[in-house]
Amino acid sequence: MAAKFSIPVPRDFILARDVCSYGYFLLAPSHWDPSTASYLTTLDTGGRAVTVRITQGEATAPTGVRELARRRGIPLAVKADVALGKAEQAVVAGLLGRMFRVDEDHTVLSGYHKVDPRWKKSGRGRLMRSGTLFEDVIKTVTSCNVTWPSTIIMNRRMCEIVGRKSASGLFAFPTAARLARTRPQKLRARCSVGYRDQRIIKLAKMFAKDVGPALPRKLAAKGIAWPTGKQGGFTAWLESPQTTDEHVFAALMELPGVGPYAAANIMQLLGRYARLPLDTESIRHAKSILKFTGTDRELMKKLHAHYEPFGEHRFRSYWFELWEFYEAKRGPAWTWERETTGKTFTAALLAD
DNA sequence: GGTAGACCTGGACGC
DNA sequence: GCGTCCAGGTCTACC
Repeated sequence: MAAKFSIPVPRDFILARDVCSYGYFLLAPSHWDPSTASYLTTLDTGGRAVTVRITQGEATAPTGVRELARRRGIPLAVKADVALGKAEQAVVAGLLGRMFRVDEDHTVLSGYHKVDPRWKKSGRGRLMRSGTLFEDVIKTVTSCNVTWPSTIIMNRRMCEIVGRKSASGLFAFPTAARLARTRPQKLRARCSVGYRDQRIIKLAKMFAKDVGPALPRKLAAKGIAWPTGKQGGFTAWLESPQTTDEHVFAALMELPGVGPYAAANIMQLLGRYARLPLDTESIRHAKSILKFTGTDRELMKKLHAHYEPFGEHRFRSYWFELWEFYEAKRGPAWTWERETTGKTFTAALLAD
């Protein structure tokens, strides 16, 4: 028998707005269904894969922004494709809670809207992410040095080739342990990850053992130490509010396949929004929307200066400027189909 | 510390 | 259908 349960959300939470807020909602195993305003995903609960459908209020397409707003704060209805015990249900709720950032309640977002009132009316502020930090790291690595359609393919194939299959016949994102056991040749040949094969497996081994990379002497001299070897707890260390942004960034930069862009992006996925993951898309934004001029280096400086006033929330302001542009081009994000609209997000296709 | 070139894949384009 | 070119961030070697 299928399991049904509900998850409480902050009073300003709107599923359609807060899920369709970052590109990862278009990547497997995520599947947003615009016709029913429901979010479908498959989660690896540790021993098996469970497919869940999440709705908020009516399982119908929102007729507009006002109708969407009426769903605000309604607890999420979760329907799983199999019966769940209490412990497994708690795992599912925990993974979904991380994805939807339910820890960021209205007080957090009202603080943000004071700094940047442009998004107060729409209530934008939350950014969808994955159920685990490991999945966020791999998704970030698969978004580097490729166009968006290739990122979609890599994530879909990693789910299908390495992930667990649910009773519904859908695939979860592979756990670190499963990816750690995969041969690089298989990843490259069947998941189209290219030269990222070894890097992904190295990352998987680190996260499976929950240890960080070897600590370079330079960083040790600065007093930056993260859990390595038998100490464990690398993920918890990264997610701990006690760990400074500077130390988290330095640690992430030591991960294989992670450079300045990826490290800054993983930081926002960790809920640390002060750093900007600037890339070629940022350059396009600077030129076409902000009307900045100059060399790429100069544009980067201007971008940093532009977002400086938003302080600890810099990334949110940067991202929602981009998102507003995408929605102006493609319509509200909660109307996007993964297989059609969702594939069109590349700098070249979005250029004026 | 800064820079050049290699790393791969999928898509666009020309023939 | 084939070949060529291009986009994309990280890594390594070199100055």
